[in-house]
Amino acid sequence: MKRSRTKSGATDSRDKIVQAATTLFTQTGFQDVPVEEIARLAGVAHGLVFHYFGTKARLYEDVSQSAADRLDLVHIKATQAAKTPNDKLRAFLESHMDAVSQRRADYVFHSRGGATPAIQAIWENSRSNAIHLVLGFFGVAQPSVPLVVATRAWLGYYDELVLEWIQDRGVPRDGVIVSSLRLFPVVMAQAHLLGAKDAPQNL
Amino acid sequence: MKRSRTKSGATDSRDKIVQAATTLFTQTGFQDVPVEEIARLAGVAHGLVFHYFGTKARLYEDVSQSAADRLDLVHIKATQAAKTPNDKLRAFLESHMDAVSQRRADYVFHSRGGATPAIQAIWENSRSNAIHLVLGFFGVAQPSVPLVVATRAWLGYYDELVLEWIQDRGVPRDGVIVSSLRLFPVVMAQAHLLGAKDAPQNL
Amino acid sequence: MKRSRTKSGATDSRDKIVQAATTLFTQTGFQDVPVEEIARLAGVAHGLVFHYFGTKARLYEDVSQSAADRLDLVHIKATQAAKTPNDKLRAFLESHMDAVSQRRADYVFHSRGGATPAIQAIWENSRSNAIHLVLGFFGVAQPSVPLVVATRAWLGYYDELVLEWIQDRGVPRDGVIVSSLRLFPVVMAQAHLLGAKDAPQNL
Amino acid sequence: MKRSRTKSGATDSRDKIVQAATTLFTQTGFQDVPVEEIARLAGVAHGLVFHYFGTKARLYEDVSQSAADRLDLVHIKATQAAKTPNDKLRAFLESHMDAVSQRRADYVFHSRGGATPAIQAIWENSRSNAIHLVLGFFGVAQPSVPLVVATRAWLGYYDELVLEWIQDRGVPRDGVIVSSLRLFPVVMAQAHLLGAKDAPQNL
DNA sequence: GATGAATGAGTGTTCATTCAT
DNA sequence: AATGAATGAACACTCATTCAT
Repeated sequence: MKRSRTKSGATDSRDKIVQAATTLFTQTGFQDVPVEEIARLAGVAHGLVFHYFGTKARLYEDVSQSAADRLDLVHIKATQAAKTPNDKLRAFLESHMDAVSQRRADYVFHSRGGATPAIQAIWENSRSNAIHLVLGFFGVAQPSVPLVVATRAWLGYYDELVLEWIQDRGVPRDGVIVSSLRLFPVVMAQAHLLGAKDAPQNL
Repeated sequence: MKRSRTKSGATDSRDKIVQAATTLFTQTGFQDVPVEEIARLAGVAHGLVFHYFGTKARLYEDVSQSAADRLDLVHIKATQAAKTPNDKLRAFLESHMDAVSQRRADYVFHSRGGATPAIQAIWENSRSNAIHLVLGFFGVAQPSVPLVVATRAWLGYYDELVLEWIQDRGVPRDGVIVSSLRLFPVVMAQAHLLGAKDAPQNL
Repeated sequence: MKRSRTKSGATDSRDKIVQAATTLFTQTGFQDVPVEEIARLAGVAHGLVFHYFGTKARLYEDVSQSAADRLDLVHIKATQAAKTPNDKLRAFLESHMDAVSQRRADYVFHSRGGATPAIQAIWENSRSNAIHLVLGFFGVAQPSVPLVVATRAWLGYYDELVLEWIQDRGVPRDGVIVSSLRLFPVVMAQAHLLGAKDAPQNL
Repeated sequence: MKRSRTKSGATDSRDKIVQAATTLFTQTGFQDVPVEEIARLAGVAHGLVFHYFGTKARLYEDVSQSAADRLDLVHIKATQAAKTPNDKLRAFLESHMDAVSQRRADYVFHSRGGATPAIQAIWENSRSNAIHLVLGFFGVAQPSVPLVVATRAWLGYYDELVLEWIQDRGVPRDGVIVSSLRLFPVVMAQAHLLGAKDAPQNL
C-alpha cells in the first residue's frame, strides 16, 4: 500500500517474492512453506525476503492484504455498471465466482483460517466490505446488526455453493447464482429474528 | 518417577492424552501444539504419546474422529424423541448449538481445515451424516445430488449464524434456530436449481 | 552355555528370542534392530528380552557366541574323519563353505565388526581356534607367532574368495578350495618373513 | 555468537566439518557419532552441517569418498616412479602401508562395512581401482574375471597382514611386503582355478 | 515366567532469523 | 539491493530400560 512502485527494476525482486509466496502459500498454507522455498521460486536469495518483509508472517500478511484488496476491487468494479439493485447483486455474485475461477488463490486465502490475528482481521474486513457493499445496493448505508449478520449468513450459504461448484461436481454455475439471488430477499425479510435478544419471536 | 505405574491406569493415560490433545488442538491447531505440551498437560511422559498413537498426526486423527462421532451421536439422540419432521429439524439445530456451547472444541475442529486428508475426510463424513439425517426427517432416504448440495449450503447459512452466536455479539440463540428453520423449506424448494448443468433455469 | 535347558517349556521363549535375534541381527546389524522388533518376531513381550538377557548388547553377545560355537564345532567335526593333513585341510575349507551356504548368518556375524569389544573377542577367539585347528593338522601344537600370523593371512585370502563365491558371480566352489589348498604350503614356507622384527630378510 | 561470520570463512567451515567428521567417524563409526559432536569439534553450530550436507548420511558419504580418493591417489603417485612391474608392485604395497600408518582413518573406513549402499559402493570402487592398477603393472589392461578375483583375494591376504602390523604385535613391516610380493606370482599362476565353473581342476 | 505401560535421554532434521560482505 | 553463511531454538520421533502386576 504505502510502498511506491517506482520505475526502478529494484522492486522487481519484491514482486517476484510476492508472486512466489502467493503461489506457494495457497498451495500448502503458511506453516508448510519455508522461506527458502519461496526465495528459490522467486529466484532470489532467501535473505532478501527478510530485507523486504522483516518476517515471514509479515510477508503472509502482505500477500493476504493484496489478495483481499484485489477481491474487494473486483466486487466494486463489477457492480458499478449495473443499474437495479437486483442486477448489482447478481453482478456481485458473478464477479465473485469469476474471480474465484481465475484466481483460486484469493479464495483459498479467504477460507483458510488466518495464521495470525492480523490476517484474520484482513479477511474479516474484506468480508465486511462485501456485506456493506451488498446492503448498499438496496440503499442501506448504515445497516443494523441483524441485517449484517443475516447477510453474512447468506454469504455462508453462497460460499458453500461456490465451494461445491469449484470442485466441479455437476453443480451449474448459474444454479449457484440464481439460488442465492432468490434466497436473498427471504433472508432479509427475516433478518429481524437475529436482532436484540429480548425481541419477541415465534415460528 | 513420581508416576504410579499401575496396570489399571493403562487406559487412564490414553484417555488423559486424548483429553489433553483435544483441549490443546482446539485452542491453537495442529501445528502449534508440541507433543511435549500435550504430554505435560496429560501428566505423562511424551514418549507415551508415541507408544499409543505412533505419530502426532495419528493422535490428531483419533481425536478428530472421536469428536466427530460424538457430534453425530448428539444429533441422532436429540432428534429421536421428536415426532414431526419440523420438530426433528428444530431438535437437530438445537442439539448442535448445545453441543457447540458445551464443547466448543468439536466445532472449532469442524471449521478448521484438517491438517491431513484423513482428517478432512473425517469431518466431511460427519457433515455428510448430518445432511442425510436431516433429509431423512422428511422421508428422503436416498437424496439426489441437488438436494444434498442444497442442504449443505443451508448448513453453511446456519453455521455462520452459530459462529456469530458463539461470539456472543447479541445474536439470540432462538433467532438462529428459527431463522434457519424458516429458511429450510425455501432452500429445498429451489434445490432443483443446483441440478444437472443443462437443466433449464430462469430467474 | 551355563544355562541348563531343562525339559520345561519355559526356555521355549528364550530360544525363540535367540532365533529371532539371530535372524534380524544378521539382516541389518546390531544398531538397526529394535528390541521391540525382535520380541515381535519371537512372539513375545519385549520386556522378556530384558528379563532373560538384561541388555540388548548381552543378547547380541549371546547370539554371537552361539554362532561362533557352532562354527567351531562344524570345523572340528568335519576334520576328524579325514586321515592325512591335506585331507583335513580340505575338509576344513569345505565345511566352512558348507556352513556358510547353509547358515549365512554365522558368516555375516563373522565379517561384521563387532558392536562391542566383547563381541570382537568372541570372533577373534573363534578365528584363533580355526588357526590352531589348521596348524594342528600338521602337528604344530604350540605355533610361533609368525606361523599364526601367516595362517591368519591365508584365511584372509580364503575369506575373500568365499565372499566372492557367496555372491555367486561365477567363481566355482572347487576353485576356491583348490586355490586355497595350493597356496597354503607356499604361505607356510615363507611364514618366517613375518617373524621378529630384527630377523634378516631379503627378497 | 563468538564465531566470525566472514565470507572467506565459508569453505573453511565446510572443511572443518569434514575434518572433524573424518576424525570422529573413524574412531567410533557412523551411528555412534552425533552430528552435534562433529559440530562441536569443528567449532560450528550443528545446523551448519545440514546446511552443507543436508543429511548425516551424505556427510558420511562425502567423507568416505574423500578418503577413498586420497587412497587411490597415493597408490597411483607412488607407483609411477618405479620402472619394473615388480618395483611397482612393491611401491604399491609400501605406499599403502605408509598411507595406513599416517592416516589410519582411511583404512578403518575401508574395512568397516559401509552404513549405506552408497558407501559400500565407494570403497568397492576404490578396491577395484587398486586391483586394476596392480594388474596394469603387468600389462593386463582388461583383466578376466578370474584374474580380478585372484588379485582381490591376494589383497585379502595382504590386508590381514597389514592389520596385524598396525596393531604392532611384532610383525615387521618389510615382512608384510616381501611375503605379499612373493605370493603374488603364485596367486596369479593359479588364477585360472577361479574361472568358469565348468573348467577342469584337480589338485 | 511374562506382560506391556511408562519413562526420558538422545538425536536427526528443520527453519526463521541475523549479519558480514 | 542482495547474498548466503551461520546460528540455535524447537520438535518429532526412537528406543533401551524399568517395573508394577
